Amino acid sequence: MPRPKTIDRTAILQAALDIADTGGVPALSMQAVATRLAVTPMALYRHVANKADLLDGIVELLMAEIMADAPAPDPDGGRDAWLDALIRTAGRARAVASRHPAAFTLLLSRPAATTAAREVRAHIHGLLRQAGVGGEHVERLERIVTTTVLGMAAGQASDRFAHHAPGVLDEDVRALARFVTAGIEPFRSSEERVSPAGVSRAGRRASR
Amino acid sequence: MPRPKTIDRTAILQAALDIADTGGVPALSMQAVATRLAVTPMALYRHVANKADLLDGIVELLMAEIMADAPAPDPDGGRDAWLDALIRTAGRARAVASRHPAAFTLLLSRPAATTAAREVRAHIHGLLRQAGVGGEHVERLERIVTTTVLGMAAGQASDRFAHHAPGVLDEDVRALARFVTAGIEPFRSSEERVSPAGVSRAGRRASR
DNA sequence: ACCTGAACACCGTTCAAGT
DNA sequence: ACCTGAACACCGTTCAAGT
Repeated sequence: MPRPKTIDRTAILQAALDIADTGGVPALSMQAVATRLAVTPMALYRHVANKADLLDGIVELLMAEIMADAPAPDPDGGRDAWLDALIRTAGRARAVASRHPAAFTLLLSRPAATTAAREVRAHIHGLLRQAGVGGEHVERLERIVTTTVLGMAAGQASDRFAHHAPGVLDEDVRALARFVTAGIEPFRSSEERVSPAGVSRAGRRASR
Repeated sequence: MPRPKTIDRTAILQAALDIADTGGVPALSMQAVATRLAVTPMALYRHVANKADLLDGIVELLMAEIMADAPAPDPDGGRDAWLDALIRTAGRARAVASRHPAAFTLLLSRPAATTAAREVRAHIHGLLRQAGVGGEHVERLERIVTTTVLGMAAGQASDRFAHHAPGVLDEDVRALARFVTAGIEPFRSSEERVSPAGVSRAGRRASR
């Protein structure tokens, strides 16, 4: 007679994320997760392969949270639509990082081969293409931009920049937008690819 | 009668780095370090406060390795001296990352309050000032540039970008130089601050 | 099918003891 | 001053057993 299922993978990942949020990554043990779910540690192994798999699952959760409510790229959204979307995506990453500061560092230390991670990449690819970035540079630039944005979000949320006041970090965000916008510039083709009517260069707004 | 000292802090840190290089961060335990030094785990505690202190010591070692042989900023080195120096520093960071791929991820997850870390920051500050970056933006831009350069070096050395061929990564390095150079541009004052004779904008070379 | 209990080989860290 | 031995409370993971 089959037992009723008492836990599942998402419950495990959610509990693990909660533990990391409260006690930091060092507190994140299989036993701690099991205790929080009122279950034996060994019960977890039916739903996650091992601890590495559990950590990858957390990364997946965070990636999905970054993409949550992200509007699909809007080709008719005006000349600078891609820039607005990019800045909003960076803002969501920062929000997720401040909700889960400890777990967020996992994003930069583990390979991003999961579905949600691929979605984030595809999202950025689309925005860069909208900005007129040449096809041979889209993936390359995505790696650079993603690293910068996630790295800054992680640094701000963790202890790495901890000695700074909140106002300093807000100013950092504005500077980051200018930096990324200007950094992309040399990779854009001179004619606008998205809005055929556009004549002036896009991207100036956030850089000043 | 005092015993002869058999180990010291640097020996411990070096052994720890070796272990991380061979077996990854998970293999890095106090017991493994002790065994490699032919000593009891408890002997380590006279030289490092605890495991967190040991990890911070490794970060210190890596930072020092990045700064090793870095020439002092040369104010008379021509208009683009700062850019050459910045690119070479990034190159050294990348070399250290490929020598110590596993340990390198620690650089981005731990606060950088040690001496060597401060030296790296001061080095970058000097280069940015040479580039004509306004004083109110120097520290901010250092955080952004350092995050980008270290993050890319870590990503290339770890599993995060592992699915790419070496040639792709070489091309990434060139794109990174263009990106950073262009990203800094809006923060530079229009008149050159370092070479009074200079008239044309510096930094164009690497961005094209 | 899903969870438990007992067991194994490890962890980081303490304390008192040896030289 | 520096290292050891024994001990404690934890780890991740296995295997066979229960329902």
